[in-house]
Amino acid sequence: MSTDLPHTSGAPTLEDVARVAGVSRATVSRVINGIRNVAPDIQEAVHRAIATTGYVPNRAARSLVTRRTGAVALVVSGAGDAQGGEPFESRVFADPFFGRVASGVVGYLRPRGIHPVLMLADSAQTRDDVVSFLRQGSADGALVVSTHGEDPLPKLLVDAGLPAVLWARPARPIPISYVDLAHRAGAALAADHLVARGCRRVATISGPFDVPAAQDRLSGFQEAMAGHGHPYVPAVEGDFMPASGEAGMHRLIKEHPDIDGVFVANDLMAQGALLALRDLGRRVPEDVAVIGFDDSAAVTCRPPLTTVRQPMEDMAAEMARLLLAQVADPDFQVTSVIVQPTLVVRESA
Amino acid sequence: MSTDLPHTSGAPTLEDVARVAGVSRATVSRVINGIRNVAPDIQEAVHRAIATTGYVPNRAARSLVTRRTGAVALVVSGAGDAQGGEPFESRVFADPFFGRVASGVVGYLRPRGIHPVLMLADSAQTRDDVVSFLRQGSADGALVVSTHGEDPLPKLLVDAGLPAVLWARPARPIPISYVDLAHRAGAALAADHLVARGCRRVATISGPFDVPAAQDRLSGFQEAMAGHGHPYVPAVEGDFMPASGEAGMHRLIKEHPDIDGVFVANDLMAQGALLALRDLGRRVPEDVAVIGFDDSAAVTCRPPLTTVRQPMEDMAAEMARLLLAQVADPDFQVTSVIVQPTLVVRESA
DNA sequence: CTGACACCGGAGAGCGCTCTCCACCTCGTG
DNA sequence: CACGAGGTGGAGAGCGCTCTCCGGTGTCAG
Repeated sequence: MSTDLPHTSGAPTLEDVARVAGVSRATVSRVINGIRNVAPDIQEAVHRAIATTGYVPNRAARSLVTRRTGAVALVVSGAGDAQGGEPFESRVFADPFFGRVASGVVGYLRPRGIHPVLMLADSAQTRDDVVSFLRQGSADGALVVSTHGEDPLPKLLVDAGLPAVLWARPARPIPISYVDLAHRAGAALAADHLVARGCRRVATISGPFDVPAAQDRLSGFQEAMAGHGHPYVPAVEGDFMPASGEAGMHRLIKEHPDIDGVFVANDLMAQGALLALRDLGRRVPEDVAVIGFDDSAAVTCRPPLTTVRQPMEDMAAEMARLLLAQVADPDFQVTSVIVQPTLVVRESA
Repeated sequence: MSTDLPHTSGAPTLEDVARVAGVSRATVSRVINGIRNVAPDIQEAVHRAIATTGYVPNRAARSLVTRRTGAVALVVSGAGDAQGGEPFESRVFADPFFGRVASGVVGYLRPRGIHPVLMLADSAQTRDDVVSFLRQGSADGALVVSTHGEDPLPKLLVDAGLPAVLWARPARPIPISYVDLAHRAGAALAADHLVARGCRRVATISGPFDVPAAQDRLSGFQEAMAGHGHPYVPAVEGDFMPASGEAGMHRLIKEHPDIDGVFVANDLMAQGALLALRDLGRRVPEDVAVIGFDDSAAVTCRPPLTTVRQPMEDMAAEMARLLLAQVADPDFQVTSVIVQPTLVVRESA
């Protein structure tokens, strides 16, 4: 019946549904939100009315009164000018790291009806944008992945009293929740395995020194090796990209031709290192054993990479969980979750 | 002065700013939105008041009346149950393809203050979620990347009258804007290059036949080769993943040992093919020339891959541009943009 | 000097929703 | 039989903003 349809143009509103169902706006709202009891027959009538009108609640109107949006910002923060050329967004999204984090976040948020809003913060301006975005009430909180330790964004968020959870421990301690990996323990796993394999001349290719995780992996590895009676471990610094792993490996072999085991601080660099080793005619793992970190690109390597697995998806999901808890309860305590890595043995070591 | 501060708890509102500036709410709104002239001294006063109160407009309230959100949905659509095991989100985000599209979208949207909301649609339920999301007014439109041709989402969007732009031409024609690559022309570029190089026994590894782009690349290549006097081109089907490229290459060489040139329908598979060739002891490009497609993983290959470049970032930006135009003007005509690929010659061919 | 007109600020009506009251209507109990 | 407790629906007040009117003022031509 055409009289049942809303006569105002545009989308049907609560009012329209109420009229069709012959109840008040408040009752429809109650049925939709499942708050308080509503008589079964009235519920039924309301549901029918919703179906016939094709009603969908207006998110803006709802947000206006609930002060909740059902969205969280997923922000990748870092320095935009780090390496000229490519814009920040290209570098970020090309990294499988981001993909796995996004995957974990989405996996957790999706069943809960929350949507992540992608944001990049690579300058003072864009960092302020993130803060504004949250203050505007465009999102309920932020999941922040920083690409380097000294990122000022976390502090801005804390100072503004905005719910936020970080990926990885911030360089200087601030009261903010985060999820991180036990990097040192992971590096030790690699050291143990290399030693158990019988490697006697072991080296490492580390990540950039200004990244806390890279430092931890390096020092954790060195310490563990020291514990095994190898106080000196040659190390070269990479930038977590494949090319630097390749270059690093060449340098290592040149300076220490008798190396028989290498711990590389991430899989991408390990991939490069494997390439270098092949070019140099060294067999893996017979001549040189290689262990990566992350388990992100390990299976596409030749030979498949033995690596320290970082359960990024789970960690990202945990971030999301912490954030939602914080949004739901403003007094929720600052929490840090440290996840244990595992060693995945494949063929390279 | 404490009397200047808003006495209501919570964030300052327009009303607070107005009181501090000694003007009306409407005037503050005008200053903020730059609509209509406002006397310079009053503008000044308002700006000062905004600064002292720390005012940030509430997005929900604004959306409620403007019916605009400043957000668009970036949805990746496909079949969730395609290959058991890994959840859809993992596969999607692990693909460099997604990263580059996201990068292009963000690059265009960011300077315009629009934010993309990440959504996955891999089932009837989640497709409806996307439609609801837009109908709720949570986003102004959708950028849709489908992983296969028969995706029902585009039609749902069109039927609901929602602004949307597709990545790639839909399998069956529906009135919706899209951005696509001239796949056949790209494949022809590869064919021309292979022939010009002197390859005489050429084969191809294609993408999955149910993906229109894969079909186009295959038939475009076959046609171009026919034009060069090679009516028969051996072809094996892959799934756009590295492993299938490797397997495909093995099969090709086994069935046609004298092959001296291969066109692989994407770089990921080409990467696998290169691995296979190396294992089989064939030199690239001396024994077998290899050309990829996309220019996504080309530089990390050994040897660096000659490939047909698909300017994904530009294409994604174009999608965003079309979407915003459509959002701004509902009568905006359905438009399809076809982008021309280019051949990037490196070492593999 | 007056009327016309452009210009600019204020008042106020919503946008669509939630949620607090409040009224009513059962029951159960003394 | 009366009365309070508990459950259930409606009325209405906003949430913070935009935008349409409206009215006051300044300017200039007639």
